[in-house]
Formats: sequence, C-alpha cells, structure tokens
Amino acid sequence: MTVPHRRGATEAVLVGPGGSLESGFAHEALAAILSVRDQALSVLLWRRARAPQRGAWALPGGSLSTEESLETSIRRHLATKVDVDEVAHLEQLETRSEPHRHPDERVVATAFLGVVPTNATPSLPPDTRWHPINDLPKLAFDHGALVEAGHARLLAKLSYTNIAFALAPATFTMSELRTLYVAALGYDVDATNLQRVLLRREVVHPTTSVAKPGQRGGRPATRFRFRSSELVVTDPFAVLRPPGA
Amino acid sequence: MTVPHRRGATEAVLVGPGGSLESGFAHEALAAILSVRDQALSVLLWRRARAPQRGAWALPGGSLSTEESLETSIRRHLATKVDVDEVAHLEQLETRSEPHRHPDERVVATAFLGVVPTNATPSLPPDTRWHPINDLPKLAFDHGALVEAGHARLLAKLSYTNIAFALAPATFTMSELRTLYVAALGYDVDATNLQRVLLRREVVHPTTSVAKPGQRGGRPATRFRFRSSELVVTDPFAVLRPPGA
DNA sequence: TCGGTTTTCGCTTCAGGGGCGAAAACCACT
DNA sequence: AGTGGTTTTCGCCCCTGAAGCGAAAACCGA
Repeated sequence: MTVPHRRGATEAVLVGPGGSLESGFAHEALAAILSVRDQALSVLLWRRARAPQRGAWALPGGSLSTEESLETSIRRHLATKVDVDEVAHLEQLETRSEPHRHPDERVVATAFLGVVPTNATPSLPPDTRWHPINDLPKLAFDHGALVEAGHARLLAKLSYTNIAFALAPATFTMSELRTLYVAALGYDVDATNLQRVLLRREVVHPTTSVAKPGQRGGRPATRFRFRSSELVVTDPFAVLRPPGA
Repeated sequence: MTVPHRRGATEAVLVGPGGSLESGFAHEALAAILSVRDQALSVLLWRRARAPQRGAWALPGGSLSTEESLETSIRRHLATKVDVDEVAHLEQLETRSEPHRHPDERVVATAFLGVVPTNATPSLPPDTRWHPINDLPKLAFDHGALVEAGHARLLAKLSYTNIAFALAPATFTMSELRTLYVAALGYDVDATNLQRVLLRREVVHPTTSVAKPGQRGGRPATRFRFRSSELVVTDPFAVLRPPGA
C-alpha cells in the first residue's frame, strides 16, 4: 500500500480496500437560515475574518468531519452562531461541486435551509448579523445563489405545506401570521383568505385564548396554533388525482 | 508541510493552504434513471460484480474525479451504461452522508434523477437491466431509498411541471400519453381530462399530423407535441397569489 | 353613547378539475 | 352500401377550493 502524496491544494489521494487510487474531497455544510426580522425576511450572515474573501459576508457552516453526517455537521457548526434549538426547521437544499467554486481549494458544499421563528432572539456573535433578503451585500463564493435557492424553496413551501410553523411563534393571531406571510412572500395577502385556507386544510386551529386589543381598541383576536411542528404537505396539488381522493 | 498519512479505510488527511488539518471524503454520483418500459415505470439497475454486496442490484454511478462537477461526473459514468443523449432530463435529488451507509468505506453520495423517453431503446451492457419499480429486488446500500426519492419527485412533478416531455416521444397521441401517465402515476387518469389540463396550461399543443387508426379501426388521433423540452413549472400552485396574477 | 379600530363572518364570484354521454371518424365484414 | 364495433374528440354540467367584499361583532377612548 502506497503512502498518499499531495496532488493539489487540498486534494489527497485515498487508498481504498481494493487498493485502487481514489481522490478525496473537502466537504462543507452551509446553511441559509431564514427568519422574519423587523418585518423583513432576513438571512443570517457571517463576516469572514480570513482570506480568501476576507471581510465578505458568507453563510454560516464549516467542514464535515469524519464521524458525522452532513445534518449533524451543520447543526454542530450552527451552534457556534445561533442557539440551535431555535432552528425550527432544517432541510437539505442542494450540493454544489463546481471545481472552481472556491478560488484555491477544491471544496464540495452541501447547503441547507433553516427557518427560525420571528419571536426567537438568539444572541449572536459580533461578526454575525441578520440581513434583509431584499437588500443583500455581495456574498462570498456562490453563497448568493444558495440564499436564492433557499428563498425560492421557502416561498414554494409556504403555499403547499405548513412550513409557516417555523416562522411563527407557538401561538399567534391571524393578523400577526398575515404580516409574516407578507414579509416572506413579498406581496400582500388577505387575512380573511389566509385564515380560511389554513383552517380548511386543518394546518392551524383556534385556541381558547384571545389576544388583548391594542391601544386604539379593536375586536380581540383569537389566538391560533399550528397543529404540527413538523413539515406536512397539506396539498398533494395532484392535478391528475387518484380516483379515491 | 507534512506528508498526509492514512487514518481510516478510505480517509486521508488534507493539508489546506492555511496549514490546518482537514479530512477528505470519497464522493460518488449515483442516478435513478426512470423510464416507462413495457407499460411499467422502471429503473435502470446494475448488478455488482465485486464485494461488498456482490451480486446485489445497484444504481449506476461512480466516484467523483478531481476536475469535474457532480453533474459532469454522473454523465460520464452513465455513458458506460446508457447512451447519455437518451437521458432527456437530469436533476439533483439529495446527498447522503451517513458515516456508515457504506459498510467499510466512508463515501458521500449525491443522487440524481434521470428520465428517459419510453421510445428510446439504448443498448445495455449485459449486467444492466430495467426493473419495474413496483417489483424491485433488495438493492445494495441505501439505493432503495434513493429510488423511492426519485420516484416521489417524478410523481410530484408530473402534476405541476411539464416533466412528462422526458417520458414521452417527440410526438404522441393523447392515449399514448395517457398510458405513460398511468404507468408513472400508478393509477388511472382520464384521457379527456389530461388533454384539457395540458392544453389549458399550454404545455402541449396539437400538430397537423394524425396517427393512423389501429387494426380494429377507430377515429384517427391527432398527434401532440410538448412545447418545451426543458423543465417548466406550469402551475405556481401558489395558494396566496400575488395580486397581479 | 358615539366614533374609530380591528377581527370575524357570510355571501358571491371565479377558475380549474373531473365525469360522462354524444358525436365524429375510422375499420371490417356482410 | 350498410351495419356494427372501436377510438378519439367535443360539449355540457357539477364540484371544490380560492378570492373579494361588505356587514356584523367586539373592543377602545372620549
């Protein structure tokens, strides 16, 4: 068995059990953590302290270790930026592997989408901030495209899943939920309509408690709650439906 | 700069530009190639010739090389099994990274979904065959779950995209297309309904040519054609729609 | 008690999907 | 040529889910 020797900047040669030569790749997990902050859908970014792209804003994440899965890995790295328990939903987005996506290393990156409730206020390290998604600086590497992918995924799932449970607090009024939808979708939605849709689909249900009216009065709003805090596809949106359902 | 040394079965230690120690991972690209064969939705499988799991059926694919992306890689590996030009659609599915998904190596796998038209008849190597998706043998590693993921993705996209263009020949009658949908969806659909939906959404349009009736007569059917041979999302299936549309 | 405010309910409209039967267009056979 | 069988195509009606809007309900402060 030969001793591996270096071939590239961060490549290595692996010798498998069969004795064949294989290449190994550095692999990093990244996350686009989305949340509604101050009425605007925002993403958690981190300012790079080292070259390359020193000073540029980037997605949180880090390299995969030998005895963990990608999901465990991204959770581990996020723990240094946010309180991981605040991440109400996490799912895999896509894997980027273009040989030169990183200027001087060969790094494969798997991106995740994370969603944090609007009422969660994790304490952030000084180099980490929420950035409104509609007014982003230029991001490092291909992280801008990854934020786009996460945003698109969230938009789509807002209309056919219960993913809003991860944006909202445990209990909420319909107008509070409406502002969340407006912020995330980027256009106006009717509160009446929103309520009807979510009730009919049984993704949300009313509680007995009501919210106190604001300073200027108004009818007290009943508080609602999501039935499930795990992702549920509410509409099979199957156009050619099976005869039964 | 230290010389990398072996630590595990197929691990290696990488020394990056910063001098920090990083691990490298073997990375493979896999593909669930789906097609309607003999009235049944089928997946292309390959019989393993070497241990581990010798003799088990597995997804085609192979290891990522240093100067290619994952998509280029899966195309390269598929070329040894199928005529790659026959693959009408290819998209990334998910990346599996559980440390022990492979018994004695640490291999990260990125799976793709590929779709091949029903009229394409690529010549296959002797160890490769189409398997009906409803009657699969036990697959090697986690490949069974990957086939499931690909199948689910295809089912979903059949109803809100034009992905059927990749299942169908360039031109076809509505009843031919219906049999494809039935085979892929696994339940009966009405030809009338299918035609209305696809016409209204403008994913398909009639041609001037008509098909000759069969031996037992019948009204000649007009041939249709998909407007686009790239994936188009026809229904934004947005429940809370933007005011404009 | 009276405006102002916010939530909630009810009515109506609209669009897309599904079911089904009749008509159209072909074949084969007598 | 006519008749019966077959397949495709068209038209009509129903249903469901979504959207719009106005009125009623329930609160505030003055």
